[in-house]
Amino acid sequence: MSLRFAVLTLLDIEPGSGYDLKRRFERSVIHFWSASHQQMYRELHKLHGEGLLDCAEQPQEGRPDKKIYSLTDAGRDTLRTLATAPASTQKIRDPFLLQLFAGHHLPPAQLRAELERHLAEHRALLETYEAQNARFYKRPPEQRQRLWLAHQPLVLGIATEKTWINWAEQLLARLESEEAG
Amino acid sequence: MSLRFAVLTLLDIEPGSGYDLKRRFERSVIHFWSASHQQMYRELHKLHGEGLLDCAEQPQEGRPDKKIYSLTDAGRDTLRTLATAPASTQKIRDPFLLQLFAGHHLPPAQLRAELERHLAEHRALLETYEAQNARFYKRPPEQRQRLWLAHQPLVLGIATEKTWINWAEQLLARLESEEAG
DNA sequence: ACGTACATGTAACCAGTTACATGATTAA
DNA sequence: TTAATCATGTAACTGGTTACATGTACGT
Repeated sequence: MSLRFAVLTLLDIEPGSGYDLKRRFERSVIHFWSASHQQMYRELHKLHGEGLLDCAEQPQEGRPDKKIYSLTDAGRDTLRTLATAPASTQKIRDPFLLQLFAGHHLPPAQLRAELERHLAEHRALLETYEAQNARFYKRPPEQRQRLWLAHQPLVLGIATEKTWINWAEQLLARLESEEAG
Repeated sequence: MSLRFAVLTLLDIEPGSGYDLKRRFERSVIHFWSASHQQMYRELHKLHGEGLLDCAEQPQEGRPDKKIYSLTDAGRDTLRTLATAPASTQKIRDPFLLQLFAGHHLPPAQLRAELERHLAEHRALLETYEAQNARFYKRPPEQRQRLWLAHQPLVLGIATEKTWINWAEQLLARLESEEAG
C-alpha cells in the first residue's frame, strides 16, 4: 500500500502527470521512498480505474500530451484512511552487507575497491541531502514552521548517511592496515 | 539474486534444511537480510533444480523428515561469482517516514502514539543486536580475528539503530512540546 | 550524428507477503 | 487443552525490476 499512499500524498499536494511524479519522487521523497516510472504508470492506471483519481488530458505542442491526475473525493478519503493505518517497521535489506558477510570469497583489494565505490555513492547522497536541507533553511520561518514534520525524514536521512560513512571509513582504515600488515 | 546469494553463503558455511536456514537468518543475518520460510523453500527447490545444491533426506523419529541441502561444485562456483559481482547501493524504503511526511493527515496524539510504538520496536531491536555483539566479544581472540569482517554488518546495525532512536527521541520531545504549547 | 529531456506505455520476470494446509512433540 | 517448536509445502497476490517500444525537441 505504500506506493499508493505516496502517490496519493504527492497528488494531494499538487496534481501532476506520471512523469511529474517520477521527478518529484527523485527530488523530494527519494531519501525514504523510490519508484520507477513504470511503477508510477501502473499505479496511476489502477487508482484511476478505482475512481480515486481524475485524469485531464492536456495537449502540448512539440511534445507528447500530458495526463494530469488529481484526487477525487474518494481519493481523499482513501488517503486519510491510509495515513491513519499503522506502518510496519522497516527491516534493513542491504546487498552490500551480505557481500561483506561473505567477504572471505573476495580478494582484499577487490573488497576495498567495492567499499570505496559504495562510500563514494553514500557521500554523493549525503551531499544532495545537505543541499535539500540548506534549501529548507532558506525558506521563510512561517514555512519552516508549517513544514517541519515533512522535513523530519530528511533529518533522519542525513544522520543515517553520516553514520554509514563513519562506519565505512573505519572499516576502510582497518582493511588498509590488514593489507599492509 | 540476493536471496540466492544469502542461501548459498549460509549453506557453504554449514549444510542444513529450509527450516534450519530460516532460523539461521533470524539469528545471524536478520539485521541486514530477512526471508520467510516460504521464500526459503521456493529458493531451495529452484537451486536444487538448477543443480547448485545436493539434497539428502534425513528421516527422523517423532518429527517430519529433514531435507539437508549442501552445495555442489556448481553451487560453489555460482557462490564465488555472486560474491564478486558488485552489489547495488540500498535505497531507504521506510513506510513510517512516508507516514510522517503526510503527518498533517493525523491527529497529533495518534502520531505521537505511532512514533512511540516504532521507538519501542527499534529499542528492542537494538537490545538484540547488543546481545549478539556481547556474544561476539566473548569469543576467543583467534575467532574474533577470523570473523571480524562478517561481524561488521552488526556493528553498522547497532550504529544505525542508535541513530534512529536518537532522532526519534528528539522528534518525540518536539511533538510533546507542540502539543503542550 | 549523438545524447538528453520530455512523455507514455507493454510484457516478462523476479522478489516478497499472506493465507492456507498438514501433522507430530513438548512444555505450561 | 493450549500454545510453541519442529518440518514442509501450495496458491494467490502484491510489489519491484529490466527490457523493449515510440516519438519530438533541443543542444553539442
